[in-house]
Amino acid sequence: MTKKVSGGRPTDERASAALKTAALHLVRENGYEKVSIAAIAKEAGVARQTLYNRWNTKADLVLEAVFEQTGNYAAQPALEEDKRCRVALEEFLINVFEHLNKDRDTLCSIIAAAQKDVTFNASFYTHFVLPREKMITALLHRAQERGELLPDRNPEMISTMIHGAFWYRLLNRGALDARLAKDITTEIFERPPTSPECVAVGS
Amino acid sequence: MTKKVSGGRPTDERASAALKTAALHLVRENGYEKVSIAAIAKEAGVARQTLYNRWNTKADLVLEAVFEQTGNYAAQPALEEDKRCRVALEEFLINVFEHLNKDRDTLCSIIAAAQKDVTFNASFYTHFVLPREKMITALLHRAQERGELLPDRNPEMISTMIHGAFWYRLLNRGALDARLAKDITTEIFERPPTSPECVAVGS
DNA sequence: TTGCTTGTGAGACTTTAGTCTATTAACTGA
DNA sequence: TCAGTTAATAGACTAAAGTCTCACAAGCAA
Repeated sequence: MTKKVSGGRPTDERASAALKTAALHLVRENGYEKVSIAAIAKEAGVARQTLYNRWNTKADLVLEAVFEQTGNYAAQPALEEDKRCRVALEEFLINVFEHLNKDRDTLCSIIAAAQKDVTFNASFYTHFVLPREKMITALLHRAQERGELLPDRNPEMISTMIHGAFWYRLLNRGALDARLAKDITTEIFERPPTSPECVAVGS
Repeated sequence: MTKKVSGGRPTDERASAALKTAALHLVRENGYEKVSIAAIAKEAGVARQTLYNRWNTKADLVLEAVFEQTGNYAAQPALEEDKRCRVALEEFLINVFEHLNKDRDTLCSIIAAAQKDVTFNASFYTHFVLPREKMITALLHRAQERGELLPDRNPEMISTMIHGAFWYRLLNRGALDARLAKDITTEIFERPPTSPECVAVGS
């Protein structure tokens, strides 16, 4: 896949690395929108065409740079036997929010870029968005198995609502903090077991 | 506020109307990204500067055009006495989704544009996003008053999660249909009253 | 070594957003 | 009627994205 079929000049990996470093540096320094592709190439000491040989857009490059640099971004939530799923979810969300806040503007710009490029949108969703979604869906299924979440609830829908909540906050410049993590978790898990007034309601 | 203080040539309202009509037509015909400001001005038979005199960006113009043309976009949810809030919410969401689907790509582009312009983002949020959010929050408060939603739930958080869910679907190119409306509503309202297994869970 | 293939560097070129300026048009108040 | 004011038009100008071409570099295999 990544291997080249026959001969030819090999791609210079140092150029790729320099471009990613330069992109990350400039974007964090000046903000995504203020950084031109020409400026990234110039700081990397590389021709503009070399950048286009590897990435289609600034968004592709920056996305790769951000997620290479921040590593796993947010690890699989811990699911130790003795930890309640609601605690694991809250910790996971706090962890995610910390990472999101670090490159918040950049991530907003990447989501924006995904709206004008179907290919990039699909790639972004498959490689970045979906894996995180699956982590939370898995956690919710686990919670159902353990009886921490009622069996009639819909883990996929809840996962969509959780992700939606922080995307919505992200894009509308709301706070992404421990409070949000707690409020989301509470809304998902706290009821009905702890609600004493668990009775038929309305007529 | 809108009145001019003294004399001077009055702004040509026909030009504004022509620009909005042209913008809407071209955007729906060719897609937001493919339409240049110059093309809109040309179709409207107006100088480019005239457009810039009224709107800062293409996003400002198109947003105004879309929401002027689609009128109220989604009316306040009906809250008749005899209608359960969960029914009202589902109907409201179906209504919203119908409108969103009509100009879906355009709306995604507008949200994207909001990410690169703080002023536009604030304006978009205040004039368009927030009013819809308040409608749902109000509906949820009403549901609590009527006892259709447990009092310990957090209407603001639920509203964020509902909006988030369809923003997330919208931006990730998922379906916005009656099924989603039903699933969201079910996740919010269906439990715990209708869940027979409403017992303390997990030790 | 020689040809083939692919990457790189440099720069030309097109298109568009956005700014700016000069000229003309339309209206107000004296 | 005339001065003041604001809008409209036309076009120049800059900055950037993206495409393209060409010469050159660096590997491959015969």
